Amino acid sequence: MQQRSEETRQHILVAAADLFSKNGFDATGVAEICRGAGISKGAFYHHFTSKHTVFLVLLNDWLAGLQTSLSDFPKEDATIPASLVRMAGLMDFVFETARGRLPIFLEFWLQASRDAQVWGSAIQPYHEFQAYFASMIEKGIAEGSIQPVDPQQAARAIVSLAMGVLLQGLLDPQAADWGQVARESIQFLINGIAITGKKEG
Amino acid sequence: MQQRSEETRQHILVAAADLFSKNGFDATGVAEICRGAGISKGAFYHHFTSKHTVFLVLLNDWLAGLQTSLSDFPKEDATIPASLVRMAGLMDFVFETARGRLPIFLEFWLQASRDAQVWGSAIQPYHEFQAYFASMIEKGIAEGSIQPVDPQQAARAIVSLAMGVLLQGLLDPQAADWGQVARESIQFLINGIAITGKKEG
Amino acid sequence: MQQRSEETRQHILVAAADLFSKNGFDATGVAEICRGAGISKGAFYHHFTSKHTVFLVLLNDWLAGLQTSLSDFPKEDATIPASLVRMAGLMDFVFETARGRLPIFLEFWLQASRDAQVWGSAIQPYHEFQAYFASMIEKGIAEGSIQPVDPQQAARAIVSLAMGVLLQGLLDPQAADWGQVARESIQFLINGIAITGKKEG
Amino acid sequence: MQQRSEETRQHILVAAADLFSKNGFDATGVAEICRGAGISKGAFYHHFTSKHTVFLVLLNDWLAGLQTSLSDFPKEDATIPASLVRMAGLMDFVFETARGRLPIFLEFWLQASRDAQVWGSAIQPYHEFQAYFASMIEKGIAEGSIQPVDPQQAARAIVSLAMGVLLQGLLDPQAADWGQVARESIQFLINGIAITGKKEG
DNA sequence: ACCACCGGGACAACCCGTTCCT
DNA sequence: AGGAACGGGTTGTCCCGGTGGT
Repeated sequence: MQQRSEETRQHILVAAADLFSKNGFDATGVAEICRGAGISKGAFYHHFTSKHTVFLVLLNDWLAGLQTSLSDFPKEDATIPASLVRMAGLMDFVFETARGRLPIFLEFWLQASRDAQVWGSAIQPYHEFQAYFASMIEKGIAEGSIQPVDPQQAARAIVSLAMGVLLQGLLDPQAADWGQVARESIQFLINGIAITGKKEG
Repeated sequence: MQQRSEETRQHILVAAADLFSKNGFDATGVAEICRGAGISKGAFYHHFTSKHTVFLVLLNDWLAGLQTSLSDFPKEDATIPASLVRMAGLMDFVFETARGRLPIFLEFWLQASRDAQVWGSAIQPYHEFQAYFASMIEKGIAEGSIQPVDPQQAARAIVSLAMGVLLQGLLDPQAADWGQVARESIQFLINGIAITGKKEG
Repeated sequence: MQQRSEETRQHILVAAADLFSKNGFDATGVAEICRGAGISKGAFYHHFTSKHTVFLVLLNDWLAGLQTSLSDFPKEDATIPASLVRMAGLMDFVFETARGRLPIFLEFWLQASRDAQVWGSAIQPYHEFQAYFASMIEKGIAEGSIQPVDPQQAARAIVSLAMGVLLQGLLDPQAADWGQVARESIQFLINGIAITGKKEG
Repeated sequence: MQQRSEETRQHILVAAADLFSKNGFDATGVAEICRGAGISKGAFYHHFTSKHTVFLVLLNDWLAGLQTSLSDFPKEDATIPASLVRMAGLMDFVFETARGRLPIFLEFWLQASRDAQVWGSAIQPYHEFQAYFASMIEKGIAEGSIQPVDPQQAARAIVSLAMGVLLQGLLDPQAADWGQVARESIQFLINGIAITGKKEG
């Protein structure tokens, strides 16, 4: 029965994501995941070839979701700066959906910094984000709404700011409304490169 | 002999920092550290009660160094925005001194997100940084060089940007000169909250 | 396959009993038990949660055997004293079945003196023995074959004598035929509390 | 200074006896003993060549004390049976002086059952006790106060009873006044081999 | 095809008793 | 007498393959 199989697979992924987030990848045993998913070790290794594989699947699922969110984002604003600011709202989405399992991002990054395969999968989206923002900024410069800055550097600033907020929200979730911090911080940054003398938003 | 003892201790710390950076905390065995430090396990456990303790010492040493750098930073600029921009140069210091062992920061953050004790040690400096920046921004508002923004939010933006650059430089060191990215990004951000229409720096 | 599983379990118990007897509980490593049982550590920890658990199972198995022996003991004698004397023959059974692995009793007692759980399991049977003997003595007093002594104290004397013989036979097996010592000693003791002036048996 | 040295030695012995009793020989670390004695490991190994040596010294000290008690015992009774009964009072002495550290006897016995050297030291006194009692019983038979039993067997009965009471008092100190149990039990036993038709005591 | 039990063996951290040097 | 260093050994856990029922 393939539906039951798919359910089991999802149970494993959910349980693994929870445990990886709570206790970390290394500290989480396969037995623990099986207990969490209500299955046996035999079932686990029937669905996944290793614990590491589960991790990669989790990572790719998340990255796929990210790509979808970005490409689904409506492009309807009057000016590029306005559009950039509005995109900061996506951070709210991230914080809400990942509520409680943010630490797994750190696991992703950590493994990416050491495992070439993971690195390839995990780092590529950032390059795409950056290219995306850079092209927006170029457009902004062309339309006269943004100062003639280096688009790559400006795009790096945006991505860095987003990751920094994410990291802080992850380490110290109680300290602030990090979604709001994201929006306001991006606003500041955009103000710094936009052409209008008046504040945006 | 206490000098020899202190030397051994340092050997352990150095070897541990190397290995934690290269392979990660969990993947690094005590035996490996001992081999790296040229000592026996007995000596290791004579100096540290656990592998975790070594980690904490490493963390605290680094944080202490950071605090020192910050408090030693000369305050000689004409205006607050100029001073803030100049402080971005500290990131160069971080990248240079930590060259090759940046991944250990991820380990710090990861453990901080799970271990209350580590969290306490690791998160406090960020609060202090933020408070420090917030007070600078207040002063800037008072002296008329900064717009009347919420100082806390602006400070969070600065800290987030710095951490984001650090994180990116850690994950993708080859992609850019991250020290320069730090300086320029901060410049953009400061432009966004400063009062003068002209760029600083 | 569950038969194979049960066999493995028994192999472990037998090997552990041997080694605990020969070298002691602490001096026996799990690796040694595994070697003795011809299995791996994975198998060991699949069947038992800890070395201590094996010990407890061994203890309980032995105690259960003792209880069975006692309750299976035929009660067919004319008088209580005769019955008591005849029960001393059970000691022969103990010495024979435990031939070569008596020291494990010392381990039992030693652990019982320190571990509350072991103590509970190990001490209860003695209380039951004592209660059993006390009730026999009461009956003997009632039927006029035993002097009006304190049944509890007399029962304690019997149990103590049995344990003392066991202990001596354990420490110095060559010095005497301890089964015989048990029978004759009990005879002496019974003579001391019986009413008939003539020796029993 | 040799007085200080001797004091240190005693501190070690006292601390070791406490810890051996409380936690057992194997579970007690040399470091623990040093902490308990308020000294360093260097000092420990200055006074004793090994942990095992400490154990042997403890054992021999105790055995020497036993021998002294026995040889100091006044022999003033009218008849042998009376004398034997009175000697049971020595058990009170044992229980009182060893209060709280009885489990170390089990350690003694356990090690004796495995280590030939310990065995030699520990078992000899029992042989002497037995010989001593056997000779008393022979005298009793000669003087007509004891039945013509096998003196060796009777002596074994006495020693076994004493050891059994000691063992029980060790395992279950709260269950009874074991000194009293010792006295009454011996009384029963002596009654069983004495010649007078009337009860002793 | 799926799953459960059973087993394998490498290896982790930690601690041990002991020696050596001062 | 002090304390740094040694290195072997401990238990327990890990991830993972077989094998056999459902």
